[in-house]
Amino acid sequence: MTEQPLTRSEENYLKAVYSLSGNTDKGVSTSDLATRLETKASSVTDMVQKLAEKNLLHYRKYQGAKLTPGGKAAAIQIVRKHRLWEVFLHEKLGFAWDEVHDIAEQLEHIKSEELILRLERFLGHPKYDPHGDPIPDPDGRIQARRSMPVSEMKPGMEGVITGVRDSSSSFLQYLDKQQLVLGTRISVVEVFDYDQSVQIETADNRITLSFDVSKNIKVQVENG
Amino acid sequence: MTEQPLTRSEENYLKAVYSLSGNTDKGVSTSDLATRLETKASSVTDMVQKLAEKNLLHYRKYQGAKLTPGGKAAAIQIVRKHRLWEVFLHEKLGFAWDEVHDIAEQLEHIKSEELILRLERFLGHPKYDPHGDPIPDPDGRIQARRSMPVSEMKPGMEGVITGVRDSSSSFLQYLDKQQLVLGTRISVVEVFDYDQSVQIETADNRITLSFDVSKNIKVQVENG
DNA sequence: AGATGATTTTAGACAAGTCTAAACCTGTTT
DNA sequence: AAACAGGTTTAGACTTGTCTAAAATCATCT
Repeated sequence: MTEQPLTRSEENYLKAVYSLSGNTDKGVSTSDLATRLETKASSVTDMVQKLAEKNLLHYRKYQGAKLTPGGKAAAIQIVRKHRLWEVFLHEKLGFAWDEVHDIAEQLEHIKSEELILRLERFLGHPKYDPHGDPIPDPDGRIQARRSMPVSEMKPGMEGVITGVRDSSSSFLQYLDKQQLVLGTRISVVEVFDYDQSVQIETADNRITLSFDVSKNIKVQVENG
Repeated sequence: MTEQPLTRSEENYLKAVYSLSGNTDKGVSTSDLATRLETKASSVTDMVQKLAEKNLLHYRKYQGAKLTPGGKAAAIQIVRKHRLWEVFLHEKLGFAWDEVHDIAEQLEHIKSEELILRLERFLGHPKYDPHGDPIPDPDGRIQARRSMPVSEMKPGMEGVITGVRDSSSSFLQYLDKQQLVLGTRISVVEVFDYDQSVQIETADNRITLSFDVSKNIKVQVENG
């Protein structure tokens, strides 16, 4: 029951289970974890059993893994560190939003509670990371934002881009090229039945987004 | 001959050999390395042989380890990262100078050339870390400072504290209590033959330093 | 229900880095 | 020169996290 220090690998597994769980209450499958962690299913089974021993997740053979409250808390702390470091890299060091992830992936494993508290203060207690994802507070509370993907908006609806569902370099660079950054105000002009693509309007442009792209842009819509 | 990525452990060994070599051209003994790295002599032998295979150091049985040019360059890069992170922790996050070492010990292993270049720029290209040690430039050049320990100063000599030889928490906290920080101007009033203790004068105080303490404070003396 | 195919687990192996215990050098003393 | 004490290396073992290959289980379709 006491707080044991986690290895880098254990932390990565907890984070993966957390992010693959989403809001659901279902177990995460071995193969999904293997894909996410770029490892083999057998390795996942081993590690998941080990983490179950430590009471960080529930595990029954063939049923997948589900975080315990303790495991979830640990995962959220790692997410918190990751996102704070991303803010640092972007705001202070000037990295582009598609460059911050890999380095934050390393920085999130640095062990020091005090470091993160001071970093958070230094950054001015940011609420969101450069991709628009919320930063958990020191106690692990997450303030979610009400937003919907562009693909679900109807013609005439307006809102502000608050985040992305895909943080891959190529997608983020595409958005940069289209001048679609966090905070951009957009309105939906038309949705084409044919291929579900969406025409939107910004202050400067009209742009047509493929269905795939429109699913990956999150917008906070004005409640009129 | 190509640049292979180093493990955390390998980096720590190179750094230890580098720092234990000082200016001498002698090999560093297995047991000195074991003490520094808080490990056993047999482990050191294993690793030192491995690093010799990789041409990062020269090693002959029973003769100790000596860095090759490539090993030295790698060691200096780690030192550079360590000291830049120390500046960040002290200047930007407000950690005391005795608190920065352990966290920098972790941060120094983050892999990203670009990160360090940007961090250096962000910090305003500092020349020295919070303990007064010089920060190597991106090419590994180190600008040493002419300084001497207080223990070698004669009565009447004056200078400015530029560094410490001992970065232990207890020593640094002692200096804080005596209000002896980097940049403090001091002059030597008297050296007591009896126990080699030194009486010094600052703008505000007269303080007597034990021989042990006086050996560990580095001063840049005015050449009159 | 039985067969098929995909997923998952087990078993055994490996590399890295460490350890203990035993064997081995080296330098100095007698 | 022999003996001793220290330091050093070797040999063998352990842990962590990974892998491959084989066995087990689950899901689905006929």
